[in-house]
Amino acid sequence: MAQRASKSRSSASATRIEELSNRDVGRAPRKPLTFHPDLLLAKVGTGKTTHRYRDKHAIFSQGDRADAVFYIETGKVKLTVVSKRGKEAVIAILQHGDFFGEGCLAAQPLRISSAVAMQNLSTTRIAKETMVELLHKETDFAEMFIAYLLSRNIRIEEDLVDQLFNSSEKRLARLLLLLAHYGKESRPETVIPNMSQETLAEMIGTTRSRVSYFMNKFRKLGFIEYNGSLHVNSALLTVVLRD
Amino acid sequence: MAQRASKSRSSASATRIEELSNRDVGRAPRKPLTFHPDLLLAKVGTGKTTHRYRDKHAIFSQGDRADAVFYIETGKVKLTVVSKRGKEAVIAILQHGDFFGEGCLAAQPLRISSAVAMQNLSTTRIAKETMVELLHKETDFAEMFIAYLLSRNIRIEEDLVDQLFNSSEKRLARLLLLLAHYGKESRPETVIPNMSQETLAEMIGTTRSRVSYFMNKFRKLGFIEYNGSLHVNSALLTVVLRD
DNA sequence: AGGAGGCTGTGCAATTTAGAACAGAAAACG
DNA sequence: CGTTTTCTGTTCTAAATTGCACAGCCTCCT
Repeated sequence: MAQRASKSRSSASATRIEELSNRDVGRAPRKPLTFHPDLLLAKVGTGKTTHRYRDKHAIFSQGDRADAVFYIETGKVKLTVVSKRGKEAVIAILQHGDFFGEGCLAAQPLRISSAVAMQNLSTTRIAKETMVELLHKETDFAEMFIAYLLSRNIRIEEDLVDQLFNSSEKRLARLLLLLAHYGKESRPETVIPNMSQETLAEMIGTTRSRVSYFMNKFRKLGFIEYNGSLHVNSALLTVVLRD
Repeated sequence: MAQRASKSRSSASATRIEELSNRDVGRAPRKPLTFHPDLLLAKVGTGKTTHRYRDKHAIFSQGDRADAVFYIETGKVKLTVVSKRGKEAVIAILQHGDFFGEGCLAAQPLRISSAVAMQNLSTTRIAKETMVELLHKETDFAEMFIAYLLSRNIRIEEDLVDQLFNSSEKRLARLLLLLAHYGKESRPETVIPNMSQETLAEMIGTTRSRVSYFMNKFRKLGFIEYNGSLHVNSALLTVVLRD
């Protein structure tokens, strides 16, 4: 938690490495990378295909052979892992501008997680070989991808720290706030898309009954409202911030 | 856990993207990247300096201005985060071939974690600007860095899943096994360097007394031996694997 | 209308965990 | 060598968490 607030992944489409570049050095300032990944992908010729999936449809499953990377155009993707005992955990929820399945680039022969469409989803599928070529030949693309990997890294690290430090109540509060700011119109109060208590539980590593309990607690305190759709009040922050 | 065994980061020095490259496609096979990061770094002229630190010395601290990336030549580094309530968590223990402080490339103005030398440590410090230049101009370097980021990603993700799924007993068992295979002479039984129960506790997000309790339990069961140095028996795997 | 199935609100017993405390062992240090 | 300091073994209580169970609502479907 602690530094949760700091750097919220900005999973935006426009990515830039080096925001503070030409500040303190007497070096030719490089132009910041403000391009859109979409534009770069557009340049790719073969080895790139568009795929659409309906809500709840699987893009790939844990254990599948891994030979492609995906890029999200529209919609959302849920990455999950199943434990030996059948428990399920949600590793990430991704959206426009995010990649997934990139583990195969690191010589992972099989998928370690499952990817499921959360809304009607449109992806660009890039064959592994194509992706490697791309990264090799297109400097801009490689830089953008590095920026993406760094942001993912930071986010996963934050999630890990959250797990290490915080109680399930705080983790739930943090999660709701993150989900709320998701669309990043970043108003204090926002609506959260369809997301069952079960899924929420799997994201913070606890049980559904626990989530239900805290959701009601938050509701009674006026931090959230729901009866179908879910509104998150920024006052929920107090839960995260309190010692 | 579940897939813990699968892909243990191979934090080796020689990194290669694309292990299975020229397998199933009628495309000119690219030569696999088997080079050593050290060699690439050697080519860098200015903006690169060598720094040595003694055991327990800080390389940087949470909150410091972040303007450089580090590469580990020899020794180990412990990355930690402190919570509001003063609790400490260990995010990672890194060694030769690993980078750290790379968050600054993603426009993180401040360090989100502290880095402390664990043994006598030798690092190559690369100014942020230099690193950005490097990534831009040296394709090989960029590829190597991508491979590194991917492997880190995978490892952090595994750690997160471990936290989400497993009890502290299993997490400790997994941690010990990972640490044991660290030196990667990967014999079933290995010695673990100096690591207090306190540190172990901070790595798996529990209390020292809990660690002490399980360490003794494991010892009684013959899974580990210690009296200064710590030997891990591969039989400890049964703890991780059992339902 | 009449299920079937998914989601939610609740309660409760069994476990796990946190946290603090204290003594002994070992290591560091002057 | 004596003395801090650090690390470890152990115990105990309060608190958090799991796992389960069941009832009430929905929505979807036939």
